[in-house]
Parts: sequence; structure tokens; C-alpha cells
Amino acid sequence: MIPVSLKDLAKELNLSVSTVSKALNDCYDISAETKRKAFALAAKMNYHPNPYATGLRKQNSKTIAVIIPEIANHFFSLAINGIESVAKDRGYHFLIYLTHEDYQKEIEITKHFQNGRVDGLLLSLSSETSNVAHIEELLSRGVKIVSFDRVSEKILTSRVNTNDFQSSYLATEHLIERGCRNIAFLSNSKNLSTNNNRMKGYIQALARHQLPVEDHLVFECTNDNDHNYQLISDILQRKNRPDGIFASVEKIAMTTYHVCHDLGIDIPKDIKILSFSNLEIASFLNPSLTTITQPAFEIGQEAASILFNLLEAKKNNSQILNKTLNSKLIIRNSTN
Amino acid sequence: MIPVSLKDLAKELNLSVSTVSKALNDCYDISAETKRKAFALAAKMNYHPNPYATGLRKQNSKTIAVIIPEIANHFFSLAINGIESVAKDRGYHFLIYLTHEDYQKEIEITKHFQNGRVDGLLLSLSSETSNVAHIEELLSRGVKIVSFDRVSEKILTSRVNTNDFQSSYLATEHLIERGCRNIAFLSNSKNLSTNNNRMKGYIQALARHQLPVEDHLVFECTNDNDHNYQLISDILQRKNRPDGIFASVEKIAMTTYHVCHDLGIDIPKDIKILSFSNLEIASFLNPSLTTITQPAFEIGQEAASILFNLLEAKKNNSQILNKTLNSKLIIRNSTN
DNA sequence: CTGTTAGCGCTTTCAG
DNA sequence: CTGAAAGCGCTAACAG
Repeated sequence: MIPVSLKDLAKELNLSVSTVSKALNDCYDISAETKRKAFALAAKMNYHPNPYATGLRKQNSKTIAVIIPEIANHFFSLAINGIESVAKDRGYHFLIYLTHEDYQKEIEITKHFQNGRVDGLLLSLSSETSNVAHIEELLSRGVKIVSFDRVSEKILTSRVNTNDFQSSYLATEHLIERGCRNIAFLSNSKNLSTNNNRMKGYIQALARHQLPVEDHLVFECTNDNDHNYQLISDILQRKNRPDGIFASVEKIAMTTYHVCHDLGIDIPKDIKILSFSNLEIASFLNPSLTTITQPAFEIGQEAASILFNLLEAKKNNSQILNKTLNSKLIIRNSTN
Repeated sequence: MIPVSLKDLAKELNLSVSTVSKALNDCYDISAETKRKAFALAAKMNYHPNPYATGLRKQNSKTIAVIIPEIANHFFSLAINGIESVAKDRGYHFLIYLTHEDYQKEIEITKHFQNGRVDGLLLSLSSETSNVAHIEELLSRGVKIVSFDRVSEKILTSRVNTNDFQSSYLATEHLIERGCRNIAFLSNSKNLSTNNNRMKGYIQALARHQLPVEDHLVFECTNDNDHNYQLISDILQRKNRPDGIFASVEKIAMTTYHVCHDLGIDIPKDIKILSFSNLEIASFLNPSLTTITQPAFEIGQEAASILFNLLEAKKNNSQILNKTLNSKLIIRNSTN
């Protein structure tokens, strides 16, 4: 690294460092001529200020952290696209951290933000997280946080998420209208706000249509695919097999699909599958899956905007916003 | 942000800032007792050094940039997983930048690394990039770079990629063995090393099996899906329709699948489709697609390792490495 | 309009 | 074993 610093420019221009600094920052009290020369030389020598020196002085870093459970998941990668689109416009950079759905890792990661590394944080909780003391600690230090998708009631931050309840209600209703009377819900993790809202939508739709809400139709899947496979396999081999499956996330829907394939169960004739999914091609490759697609990109954008506004607020305006964006129900195969 | 600094610790301990600094850095010339007290207080007060102050002093940032064309693409998100796994272990942080396959954006992004923001760069070129002066500029400034996947001969850095040529050769051969005699190659972008190597593998397999290599069987797709749809639609409505399609990337394979569906062409009976794809479920959802899966995670790991070694090399060891990792051919439906 | 000075939080000689 | 002082690159208050 052969950096060119303000000092180098100053020497070349026979000016003081501070004058050059002010010139390049277009301060009102610097002559037009000096500014011209400063900019010209800066361009010529390809000068770019050291962001960390500036940050140290200004007590900010113009960078944020994005903490997510995983990245090889279309929801989160699309959300990052949204975050990127607004970060770029507003002059912010972002660091990515992955918890891999692990509470301990989330805590470890959290420690990096105790001292100025980032101005703020975009956070989506791991499915293993129920205790949120590590987040509250950051908040008490004055770190600005906006939660998205996987939020917690206990964390007092602005939140951006999907209409999980409502879309689940509508989607479940859709299954009922297609004739399902015995719909199982494959839950993700009881710690997840998203999962719980989805389940509430499912339950309410059943209730609304006078269908029994049976405990034995709600199953808790885990992050262990083999376990899920076995569980679903058991469910589908019962005497009174469900005629509909609502999988709270895509991965579980895929496992269900897999099991059906292995057991020779015909989708959608024998069983109908409904799932949240942000992977366009999923519903396309297999038109018998009905999917709920979240506005992932917009969620990322919205969360980032709120955070940047918070960071740049003149007053310590800590108003908590709750934004809910609508998801779309995608039905490719409504016949039979 | 209410930060706790070395100064705060020093005051509390009635020691000088430099002593505390040395104590926490476990310097040999500090008494065990002092160290103990320093560590204890640091833990109690939740002290974490400001990374940018340290960086400014040590002239590094312990952060790298990852520049990729897009993130909602399984290859790149898996590669990021690999990068993350080694960055975490080696104490590095990473910033993500997306070019969106746009040469101008790539140039803009590149400007952020002229002055200390990152110690090094993991780079995968945009499909629009043919002139690489912006990268050479960084290199001449002493920025360490490792290229992966989308590399350029013109950029003299270590490179990590897949055995594109060989796997394409084998996959094409597989199509031939399944009876294809008229295989079209749907190219991605002529600027991409990956694409070109894949095409070479395809051509060589045809040649090896005494099949004519015909120009009119190689088609250039773009980033415009509608254009691709039209192009592929035209191809599949010719008199002598291809009996096999080799799509250089997943997105093009999906469009092909889509066109087949709309035209009522049966896969794999009427036509066989082969594609590079890192999305596990693609080959699963549609078993008639034969896919080549890249070791994306490992490529990320390998590239990151090489970069970190480079950054920490005592001598200015600028040896250029070229690593090629093997991809896997996944054939789920070899009947008919 | 320009320069001097101080300091952001940290590390690192060098003196004691 | 500990502390004073300098400085990484930059900005900002203040003096001239």
C-alpha cells in the first residue's frame, strides 16, 4: 500500500494540511483558486481520504453491520440487495456477519460492535436466540439497531417485516378452498416471530372455517434435515394422512416434497403443499407448490433507510417504527 | 455511543494509558499483577479496543472487500459462506460490494479501496468488464487481490476457480452418450473466463466424438431475460431443433426450461438439458436437468486463505497461485 | 483567506 | 516494570 495522504498534497502545494483539508471539503473560507488547485492535485495524485482517520475524528465509521442467520437463502440475499441499494446511495458500507442460526455465534459477533466498528446494525435473529441480553447491551451502549424479519418483542428497536399473519391466513384459506380439511403445519422454530405469526394465521384460518385446530397437526421441525425427513415421513404414513401441508419455510417444503416423492405420494392430487419461499424458480419448477413470496428486497431497503435516518437524525429521535410489507401469494396450479 | 477507551481504564487503574495498552496486549515487560488487574477491569467495563484507531496506528484494517457481480445467486452466496468461515477464524471482517454485472459500477466500487479501507480484495469480475485498468491501478498501489471464479488473464493475481473446461467436457460427453447429436451451447458472456472455458469443453467433447462443431449451435445470451427467452424460443422452433442444450449458467437453463414448457417440448424425452448450477434443489425439483455443481464454498475458503496468507506474509512474497477445484456432475435421471 | 494547535484512540519507541 | 511523548491521517476551533 503506497497511500497518498493530505500531507503529501500539502507539501506539493506548499500549503498547510488543514488548508488542503478545508479546500477539499469545500469550506466557505478557502479561495476558489486554492480549491481548484487542491482538487486538481488530488485528482492527479489519486488522493482518497483515509476513511478510518476521518472516522476516528468524526466519531463515526459510515459503515454498518448486517447480521443474518444465513446467506445461502434467497430471502436474505435479496434483502442484502435491498440494503446495498440504499447503502450505496447514502454513502454507507456494510459488513456481513452470519450466525448460522447459532446463539453463541450471535453473541460472539455482537462483541465486535462494542467500540466504533459500526455506526449501526441491521439485525435478523438466529432461530436459537431467545435471550436477548447481548442485544440490549449494545442498545444501552447507544448502538443504533433496526431489526428485520426475525424480530423480537423484547428488543426495543424499529422493526421491518412481512405480513406473516395475514398472508398465512389467506394462504391457508386458499388450501381450504381447494378442498383440504386436514392441514398440517410444519413449524420452524418456536423462537421465531415469523414462524409464530405464520402459525397464528394458519390457526385463525382453520377456526374461521370451522375446522378443528388440532395439536397433533402442528409439528416442530429443526435445523436438522434428517430429523425433519423422518418426522415428515412419519406424518405422511399415518392412517389419517394430512391432505395439505403448510411448511413455514422453503427448506421444509423441499423436504416434504422429497418425502412425497420417496413415498410415491402425488402432489397436488394426494396432498397440497404450501410454503413461504422467495426463490422464484421453486414455484416454477414445481407448479404444484403454492408459495408465499416476501418482498425481501423492499424489506432490506426499508430497514436500511430507517437505520440511516436514525443515524443521521439531528435530535436523538428514537421513535420506534414498525413497518409491515405485504407478501404475495403465488398460485401456479390452481386446477384440482 | 458511550465508548470505553484505554484512557478510561487507565484512570480507573491509576496507570498510564501506555501501560494499560501493553498489559492488555500481554507485553513481556508488564508485571503479572498489573496485567491481571487490567484484564479484570477491561472485562468488567466491557472494554473493546477501537479497531480503527488500532488500524490507523498499525496501518491495516483487518478487513477485506468482497466484490461480486450479484448475491442472489447460489454460487456467490455459498462462496461467501466459505469466505466467512475462514475470515472469522483469522480475525478478519469483510465488506460486500455488488457490481450488478455493470462495468461502471465496478469502477466506482474500486475507488473505495485507494486508501486503507481494506487490506485486500476478493474479486469476481462483472460480465461487462473487459478493460481491467481499474484493477491494475489498485494492484500498483499495493492492494492485495485474489481473483475467484470470474478471473482475467490480464490481471496478475492468484486465482481460484473450477475445472470449467474439464467438467464441461465430461458433461457434454454425457449428453452425447445419452444420444444427443445436435447439442446447442447457450453462452453467457464472451467476457467471462468461466463461460469461455465451458464452451471450450463443449467444443472439444463434440470434436472428440466426431460431431460437427457448428457455429450456428452456439448462441450468446445476455443479462436480459426477455431477450434470452425469445432467442431460445427461436432456436427450439427451428426445423432441426437441437436434441440437447448446454446452458452455461443456471438462469439460462431455467429460461430454457420455461420455453420448453410453453412450447410443449418434453424434457428429457424431446430434449436434454445440462447446466451449471449450484442450487441443490434445482436438480431435485426437476430431475430431468443434469447439473454441474461447483465447489462454491471451498472456492470461497481457498480464495480467502490465499489472500490472508498474502496479507500476513513476512516477505513480499508475491507468488501467483492458480488453484482449480473440481466440480461434480449430478445426474439424477439417466434413464432414457 | 491561511496556518497553528489539539486531539480522535491507539501503539511504540525511548527514558526512567 | 512503568510512563512520557510522538504519531497514524484527518478535522475543527481558533488565531492571525
